[in-house]
Amino acid sequence: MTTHATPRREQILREASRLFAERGFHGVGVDEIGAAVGISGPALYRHFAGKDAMLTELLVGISSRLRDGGRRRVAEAAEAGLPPEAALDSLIGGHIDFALDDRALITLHDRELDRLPEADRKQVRQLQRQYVELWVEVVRRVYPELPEAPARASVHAVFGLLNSTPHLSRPSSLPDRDEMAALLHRLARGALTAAAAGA
Amino acid sequence: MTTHATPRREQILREASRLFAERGFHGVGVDEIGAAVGISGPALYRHFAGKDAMLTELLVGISSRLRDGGRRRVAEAAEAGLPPEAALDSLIGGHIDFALDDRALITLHDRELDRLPEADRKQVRQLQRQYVELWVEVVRRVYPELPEAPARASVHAVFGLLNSTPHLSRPSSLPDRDEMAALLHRLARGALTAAAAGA
DNA sequence: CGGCCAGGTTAACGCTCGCTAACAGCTCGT
DNA sequence: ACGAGCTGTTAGCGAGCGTTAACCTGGCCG
Repeated sequence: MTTHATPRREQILREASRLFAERGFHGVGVDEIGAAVGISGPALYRHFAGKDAMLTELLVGISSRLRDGGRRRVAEAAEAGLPPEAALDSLIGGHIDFALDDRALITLHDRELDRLPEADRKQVRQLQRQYVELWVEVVRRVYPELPEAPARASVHAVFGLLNSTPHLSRPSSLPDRDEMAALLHRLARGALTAAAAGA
Repeated sequence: MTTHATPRREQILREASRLFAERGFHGVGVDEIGAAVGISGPALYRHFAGKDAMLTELLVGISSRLRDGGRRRVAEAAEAGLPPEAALDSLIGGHIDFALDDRALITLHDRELDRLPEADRKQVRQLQRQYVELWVEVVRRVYPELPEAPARASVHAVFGLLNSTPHLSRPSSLPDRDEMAALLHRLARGALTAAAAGA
C-alpha cells in the first residue's frame, strides 16, 4: 500500500499517458496498456486499483507539478529581488518547457478531466485554479492597468496558445525545439502586452 | 437517401455535438443522443448510418464552414481593395465568432478527429490544412519579414488561443460576449505582431 | 530449507455498447 | 379507401470492455 514510485509504476504511467493522449481515455483498453509495457492485461491491477486510478494519478501529478513549479519560480524571482516581468517570463518559460517536453500530459490535462470520478476531479480542478490564480497575480503586477476579469481570460487564452504545440503532428518543416520555445515566448508576451494596451 | 437537411437531422446533430463535447465521443451512447432529442435509441438509424456518421458530418461540416468562410472573407477584402491587415482582422473576427457561438463544435474540432474512420479523417484534415494555409498566406502578407515555418507555427498557436474559450466553464466573473471578442482579437493580433517583431 | 509475498499468468464473468430485426402507426397520392 | 413509405417502437444479438478469481513462480528472510 505504499504510494512510492517503483520503476514499473512509472513505466506504466508513461505508456498510459501516451496512449490516452493518442486515442482518448475510453479509446484505450487495459490490455493495450499492459502490452505497451510487456505484461498483459490484468497484471496492471498489481500496481493500480483500476484504469481510473491511472488517469487520476496522471492528472493530479501534472497539475501538482505545474502549480508547484510555478510557485517556486515566482518565489525565486521575489527572493532575487527581480521585477514582476522576470517572474512572468519565468512562468512562461516553465510552461513552455512542460508543453514541449511532456506533450502527452499537456494533452490529457485539458482533454480528459471530465473522465475522472467526481472526488478526484475536484482535487485536480483546485490545483488548476491555484495555478491560474498564480499567473493572474503576476500578470496584474506586470500590467496594473488590466482588470481582473480580462486578466483571467487572457491567462486562459495564453494557456491555449502555449498548449497548442501537441497539435502539431508533423515534425518536419517546423522550428526546432529552441526556436519553437522562443517563438512561443514572444507570442505569449505579445498577446498579454496587447491585452493590457487595449484596457 | 437524400442528404438534405431535415429539422430532425439538424436537431440530432446539435445535441450530439453538445454531448460529444461534454463527455467525449466514446463517452456518449446512442441511447443518450436519442433521449436528448426525445426519441429513443435505434431510431437514430433512420437518419444516420451510425454513430461514426454523425461525428463525420459534424467535423466535415465545421471544417468546411471555417475554410469557406475564411476564403469568402479574404476574397471580399481583396475585392474591396483593402490592405492585408483588413483581411487578417476579418479572419480573426470570423474565427472568434465561431469559437464563441459554436463552442461545442470548436471543442470537437481539435479533440475528436482521431475517432474518425481513416477516409473521413483524411478529408477533414485536408479542409483544416487548407484553412491553415489560408491564414499563413494572409499572415505572411501582413508580416513579410516572418518566414514560413514560424508563421505556420504562430497560426497554430493563435488557433489554440482563440479556441481556448470553451475551457472557461464558469460564465460568471468573465467578460461578456462583445468584450470577450474584442479581448481575443487584441490577444491574437498582439501575438502575431510580437512573433514578426522577433524574426 | 521452507514459506511468504510480489508480480506475473489465463479463464471467465457481467455489463455496456453499437447495431439489426421485427413490427406498428401516420400521412399521403392515386 | 388503401397500400407505400417514412418514422418511430421494443427485443435481442454479438463483441468488447474493466474487473475478479484462481493459479503459478522465483527470490528473499528467518
